[in-house]
Amino acid sequence: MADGFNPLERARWLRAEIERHNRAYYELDSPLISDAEYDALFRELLAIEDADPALRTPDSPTQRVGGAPLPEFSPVRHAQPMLSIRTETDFGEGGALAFDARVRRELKLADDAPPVEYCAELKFDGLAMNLRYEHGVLVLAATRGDGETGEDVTQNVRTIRELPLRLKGEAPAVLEVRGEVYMRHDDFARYNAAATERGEKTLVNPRNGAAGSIRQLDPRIAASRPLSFFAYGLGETQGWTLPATHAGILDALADFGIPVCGERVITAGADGLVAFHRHVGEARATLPFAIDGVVYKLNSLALQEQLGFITREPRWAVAHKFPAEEATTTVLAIEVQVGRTGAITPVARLAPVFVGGVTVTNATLHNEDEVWRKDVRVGDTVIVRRAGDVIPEVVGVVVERRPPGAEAFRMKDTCPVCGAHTVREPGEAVTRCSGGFSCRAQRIQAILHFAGRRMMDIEGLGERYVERLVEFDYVHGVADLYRLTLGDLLEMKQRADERDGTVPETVKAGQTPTRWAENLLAGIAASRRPTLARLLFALGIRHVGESTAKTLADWLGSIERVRRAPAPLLAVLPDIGATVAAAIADFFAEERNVRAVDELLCPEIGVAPADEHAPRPGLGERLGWAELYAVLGVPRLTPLRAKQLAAVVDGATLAREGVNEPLLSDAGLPADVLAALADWLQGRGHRGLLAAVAARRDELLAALPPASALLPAAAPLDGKTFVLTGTLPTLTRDEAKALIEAAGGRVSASVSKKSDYVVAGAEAGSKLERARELGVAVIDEAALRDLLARQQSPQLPGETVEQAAERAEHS
DNA sequence: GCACCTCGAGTTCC
DNA sequence: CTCGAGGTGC
Repeated sequence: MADGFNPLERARWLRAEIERHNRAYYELDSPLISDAEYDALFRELLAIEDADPALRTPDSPTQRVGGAPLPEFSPVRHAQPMLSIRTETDFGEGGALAFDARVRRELKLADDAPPVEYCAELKFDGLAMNLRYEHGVLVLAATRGDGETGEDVTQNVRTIRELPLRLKGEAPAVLEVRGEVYMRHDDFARYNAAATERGEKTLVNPRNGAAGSIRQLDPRIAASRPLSFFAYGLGETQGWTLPATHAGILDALADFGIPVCGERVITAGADGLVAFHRHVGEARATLPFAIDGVVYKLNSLALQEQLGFITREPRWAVAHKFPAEEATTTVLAIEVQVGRTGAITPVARLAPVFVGGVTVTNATLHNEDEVWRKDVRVGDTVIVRRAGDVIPEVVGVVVERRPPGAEAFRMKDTCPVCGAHTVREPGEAVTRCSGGFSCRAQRIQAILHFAGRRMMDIEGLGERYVERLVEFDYVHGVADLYRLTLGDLLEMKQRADERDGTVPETVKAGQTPTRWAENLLAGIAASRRPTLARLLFALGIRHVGESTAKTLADWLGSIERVRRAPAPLLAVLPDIGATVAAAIADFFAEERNVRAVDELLCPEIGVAPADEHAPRPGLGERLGWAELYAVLGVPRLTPLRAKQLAAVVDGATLAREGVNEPLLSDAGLPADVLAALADWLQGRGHRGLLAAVAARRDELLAALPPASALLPAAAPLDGKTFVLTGTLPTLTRDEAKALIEAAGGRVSASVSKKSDYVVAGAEAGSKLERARELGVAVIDEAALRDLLARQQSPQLPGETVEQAAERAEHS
């Protein structure tokens, strides 16, 4: 080039310059150049990159304003799950004191040990985000989602100007930054003023503004919204030596150019936490952004590791919120709603009131006792807040302002929808409609539940359509959904429009709108292959939610086995006790339910779980002495007592020795139970016990088709010793242990030469190092699952050994 | 037998 | 998010 102009060099210089000005603008709050000059630099860079797209880099500031709108966000699995944080329930000083006390107890500190060091920060009210930098370049931004899987919103997050697209300084190979996207009060006000001027919709509050902007499919809209970001932690890192403390991490992030809130302290003991909470509470109104509390974290990472996690919440951190904003309004009416289980819930209709950032018009009153406790009456002036800043809640009544003659609420003794009488079981808080499936409200709710996102996930089937389908009798049970035709839907729509007296625009124009109906039919058709767990959850069996449905699917593997399993066998599964087991067995004993399930599964309708498999090995073994004792039918021998009995004596010994005091004294069983047991044994002869147990066991197992599939093909991990360390992505330590043991393996606490595998998860510590020293194989959760899955391939009914092996390959 | 934790169910608003 | 209820460990 004759004039020595090198576009590559120039582009590089422009990028650095633009980022420098960005930082000056946001971090130092002191722009070095005018907006016009900034724009000129920006446009020059755009021009160079447009002329030669090869010069465009992912970290270029021009990439902040992304290209075309996305059709939808793609799911992203987090390298490390995004955990939630426990919230202290006491809004006052007690919250800080309780946390400190818990930490000291867990760390086993003596009362006179020095105070523990904490890092205390603000809890920003925004949208949690995971930013992934690889070799210093922002490559992925994902929402939290369910903690395991979020959505890829990189395009929108790139538009946040104060976020570096490239890190300053020496960046590690991988650095995931956890933080909050939020909107400042002044930016929010300025944006709304401008939006009003343009005649556009305004944002309701900064929080929804931030969340809504990030969820825009068109990144140009997100770019127009003034968003900010604060980091508060880490996700996965590679090639980086972690600082020793949480405060150190925040400092390091700030050095990389990531925005970190300066309002944070390192402090010692409960006193420091209380002081910070009070200080921030006083300063809250003057902060330029919204917070809903403060967060305390144990500062030392080593101590954090020592405390670990309870399920998905760290034991070493806690959120301490401020009391929610309250407002007063009046109760216009108290109405009742009927849920899918028939539960009748009173709801207060309120005069609209703006509280906690939104206008509230309804608030649940939960149940009869709750209304009675708070003594809420129609016409009352009540204090309302958004519990946890989300769900509206009636805090209390201003009794002085009660209008004369206001009457106390009384639950009606008939269902408001179907007129059936209502019942309240003794000891239960809820009142239920006894109408069951003949109550329209319950049918509608049951179908809505079936279609829900975590169940069959039928797109396009919302409350409106379900109500109409049921009302006009096109759908009676869930199976009818799959029989709907285009004609049915159009006819229904026409009848609904006629009744409501509405005439859609398209009909006026002489057209027949079919698009929505086609979409709905496509949604229904697409739901025919749910996972077994989703199908079980969708059926709406009492006490069977998402988690229990997963347990059933996991252990029994097929809908046939679930529906044929006797209650005592179900009760053997983890977290399923007598009540839940009975609810499941009762459901499948009910004629109507049997028919409904048969219908769904029949070839004509063709719903079929996509992931049926053999039962988990170890199911038979779970039927131990405790379970078998419990189902013998000995009077007064409850499951709990059966367990106590099993702890001191197995069936063979009991049959041989009979009920003798020295043998059973350790069980701690009441005399009447022992007497009943002795009586029972008397009746059958002691030998009868073994026979009865064996028969019962066979009977339970034989109920499941086919019996052979229940027995593990081989214990795949027989004799292998495992050590668990760190937090696994999906399994808790106990689950991993159970899986390994069910497959014949052993789990030990420390690594030695005899260990076969160390299963390492996130934040693995010294055990991992020791494994490396000793040359013990280190595997992750996925590899563990492979080990468990690969070698076990029991056959499904009608399947050859080869087919089973092939299936195992694919799963 | 009690304390603790988890799960299920119902609900709000955008 | 809250409440109640079921399950389990101490």
